[in-house]
Amino acid sequence: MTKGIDRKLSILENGLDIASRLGLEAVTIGSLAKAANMSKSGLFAHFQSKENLQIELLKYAGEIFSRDVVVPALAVPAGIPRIRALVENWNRYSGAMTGGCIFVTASTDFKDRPGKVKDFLLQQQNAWIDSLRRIARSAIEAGDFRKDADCYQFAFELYSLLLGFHLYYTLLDSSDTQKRQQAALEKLLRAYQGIPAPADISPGAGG
Amino acid sequence: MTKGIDRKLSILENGLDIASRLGLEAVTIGSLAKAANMSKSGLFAHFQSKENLQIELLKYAGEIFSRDVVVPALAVPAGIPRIRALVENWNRYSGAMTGGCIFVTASTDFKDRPGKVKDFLLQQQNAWIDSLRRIARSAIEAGDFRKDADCYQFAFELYSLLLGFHLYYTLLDSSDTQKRQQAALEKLLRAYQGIPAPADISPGAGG
DNA sequence: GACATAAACGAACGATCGTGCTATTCCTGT
DNA sequence: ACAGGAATAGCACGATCGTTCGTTTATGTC
Repeated sequence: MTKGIDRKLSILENGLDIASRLGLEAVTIGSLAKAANMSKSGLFAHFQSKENLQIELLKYAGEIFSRDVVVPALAVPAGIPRIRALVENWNRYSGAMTGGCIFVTASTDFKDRPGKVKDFLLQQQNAWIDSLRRIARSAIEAGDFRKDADCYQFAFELYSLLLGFHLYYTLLDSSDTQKRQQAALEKLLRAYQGIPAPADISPGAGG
Repeated sequence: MTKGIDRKLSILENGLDIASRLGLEAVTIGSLAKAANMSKSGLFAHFQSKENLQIELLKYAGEIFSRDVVVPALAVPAGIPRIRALVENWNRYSGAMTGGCIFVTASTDFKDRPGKVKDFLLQQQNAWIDSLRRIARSAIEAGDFRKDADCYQFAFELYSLLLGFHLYYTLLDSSDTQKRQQAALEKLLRAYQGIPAPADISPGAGG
């Protein structure tokens, strides 16, 4: 009984790698079977359809994401430190997979593929964005963000930064991507704190 | 002779739609043939391989992108106005395709598929990012950005914004995405101008 | 050891994939 | 009008796709 579960987990592990690299739609029963050294039908029996396999993959990825990114960030004091931790965690998690964050890949993959998989993914993405919003909210309550900060807006801007990082990192592998992201994050945090950026104080504007 | 070209163009047009929705890898000879009401082999003859078809698709998309996004922006006076025009153009162009910007989709699709297609795409993406950088540079020269502004950093941050917009728009279809992007753009521009953000002045939505 | 249950297999299915090859049809230049 | 080339069709190939079915092999219980 436990053997079946172990097997299933290792299949999912393998599927996660493929999904992060080639996309969730590219996770094929045959390729998974070959990677697991078993027959197509044997593997197929663990899931009842490809659709179900994809959903289970997303579910499994969600658990890892929650465990490695969100939960440890919530253990850090609310406010700027928590936000920094979240970004660090996200970078580490995303960098751990060959093809980067599976949700980013899956999102572009399924944005125009209606069905249960997209529905599930959408729900996860909304939950993630809401996590970002709530973390911003807690930053206000902790006194790190100004009271009138727009938390939805913050979620959008921070997520955008992660997406930019993801593309630069996975496609371009630009060497200073980390630096770029770091700099942008600092500016973002400053903007929501309401403290003018140091550059803004300088005489500014010139030919 | 012109008939062949027309046909080819309409095939590419069709392929662009599929590529923007389902991804560049999902552009299949069979589906294209069905859409064009012709045989697989007849369509195939226009390109010599699927790889070549994909590259021609990217090339065609690049021409449209240049014509509709970059060139008209360069006709606008350098500086902030040009940047605004660029973003507007990008939004219009991206919104015109069912699945949004084909390059965004293709980027996540091919980030881990080595080959000529990826090479070509990479080259296009680098050119695009360099366009962003040069436009920032011209904003410095026009006096709209402060002299010490990091143009590479600006390219990263602006592109991130477009990516955020793309995901929100295509997957989430959040109704106020445009507003979110607009607000973020204004903050971005202000930051590079060196004018302190009216953070402590303007009311926010709270979260 | 008998029996129930779970896990994996092998073979086959219809469909579609990309890609050749050989005709045939269509268009154009002269 | 006719030649020549471009455009398209027809057919087949090996491979792979997701899926079903019946069977075999482990595993665990009494």
